[in-house]
Amino acid sequence: MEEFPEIMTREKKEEKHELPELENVEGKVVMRMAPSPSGPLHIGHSRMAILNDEYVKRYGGELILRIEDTNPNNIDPDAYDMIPQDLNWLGVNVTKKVIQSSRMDIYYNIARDMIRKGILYILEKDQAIFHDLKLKSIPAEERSYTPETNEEKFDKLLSGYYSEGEAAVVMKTDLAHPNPSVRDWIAFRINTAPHPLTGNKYILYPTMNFSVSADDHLLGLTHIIRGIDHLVNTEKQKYMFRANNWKIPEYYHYGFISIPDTILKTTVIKQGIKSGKYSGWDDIRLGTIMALKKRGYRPETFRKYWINSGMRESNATFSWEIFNSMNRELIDYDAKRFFFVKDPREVKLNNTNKLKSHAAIHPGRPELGYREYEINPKSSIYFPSGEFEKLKENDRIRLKDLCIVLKNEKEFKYMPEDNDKKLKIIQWVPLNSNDIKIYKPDGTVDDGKIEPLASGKKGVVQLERYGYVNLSEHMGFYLHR
RNA sequence: GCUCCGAUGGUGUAGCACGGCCAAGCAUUCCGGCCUUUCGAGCCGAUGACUCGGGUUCAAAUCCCGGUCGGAGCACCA
Repeated sequence: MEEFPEIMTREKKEEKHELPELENVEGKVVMRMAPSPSGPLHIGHSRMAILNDEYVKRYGGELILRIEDTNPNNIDPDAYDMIPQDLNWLGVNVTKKVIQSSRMDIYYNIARDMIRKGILYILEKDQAIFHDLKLKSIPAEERSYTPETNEEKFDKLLSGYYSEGEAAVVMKTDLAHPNPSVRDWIAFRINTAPHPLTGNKYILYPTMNFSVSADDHLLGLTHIIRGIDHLVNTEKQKYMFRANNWKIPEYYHYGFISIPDTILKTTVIKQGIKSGKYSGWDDIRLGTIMALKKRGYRPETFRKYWINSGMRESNATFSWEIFNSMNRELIDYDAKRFFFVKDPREVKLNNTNKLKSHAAIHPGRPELGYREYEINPKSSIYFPSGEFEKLKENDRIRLKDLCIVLKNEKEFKYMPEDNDKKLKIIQWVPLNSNDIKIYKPDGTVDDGKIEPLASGKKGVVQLERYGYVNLSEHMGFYLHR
């Protein structure tokens, strides 16, 4: 190779995006996804699901789906089913499912043990007062009570002696910690709202920081990937690991991603469904996994996109452009081509001979054959009215795969074939085409006609010069250009 | 305000732990051209970035200090 150095410099390095290796992997990994069951998953959630899934697939091990339902006020019972369905569609391989509300006794036992060790204490103070003490780094008097006293009060807590807000279980951390919220955080609180799964059986619920730490340890998590919104929680949870002498997992936090022009907020969606604004969780105006699936996105696109995004801690903007491009690459091979005419206008053609159209079903795959229609002499076609209005008198255009025409007042004049390469090419459909409505993610609907050969077709097709559309019955859902 | 985190072209990322092979790679978009009877696919070309200021060093995107900007947290939510 010394003789041909210039050849070497031309070599292109093919770069594929891969996730970085995890630290301290000893054999297999145990990872988890921990959504709260407030609704189905949306595109933002798919990141944590896929990142975790990718690593478990790489190293082998377990991927736990842990549903965090320790706050009865924020639960949609349907989510218990919708979340696993969304994950399944995304190709995420959950090996174990855990529901926190069914583990209450486990949390109580750990709490009792920690009370005996003097790590937890029972607070009988108002939230505001406690908050104020923490701000000033002043210990509450209960902090120094004996384990016996605390255990007694813990039993009272369980038995319903206290009502909401009167008492709570507190985790001792470090009152000198620079971040007040890390100082002595609340581990259990009373909530008397009925739980969708357990009803009124429990009134003392662990807070997320307690149940998460307990479960991450008990389930043997080795590596945890989650958003930077949990950075402070990680710090809080490490106190619990250290206090119990548990092995601390490796933590990774990825940055926030803002997803433009997309409706994701569960509360907003729920309200919209209730008021009739949205047809359901899969309304294509939404950013839920269900809606994206309905539009025709492929699960592999999500995977590719999130692998490409990596795990940086810096915030970023989601790029529909790149996402769509990745999806296009996946669907194009199987997307048959058809003509769609939006806002059709019947335009007369003054041809004297019968015309035959000849359009490829897929220009890259001639073996699939052609779409052919016959246009009788002095007949008409449907043409997009928007395009028609843009034409000037005597403009020549090509009706795609049919013939050249010239605009003459309200009609098209048939023109003989020539080799003019610069002609504008516009699609059309024959008169026996079917009506179709195409729903778009921005909430608008395009009414039009789709060529006869597309009738009954389902799945993603490409409507030439219009975009990719997921067809179903007499409607279509717009995917992307 | 306090605590913590981050900053590479329009967008997304690679590189940064071990400074030199980075006058910065890849993808996407935009712009030009070729091909094509799609605004799809393919091909070619072009534009475009290390937040700023200091310091260390023969050498800094990479290390140190400071500023600016952005974000998160500051709940008996998750």
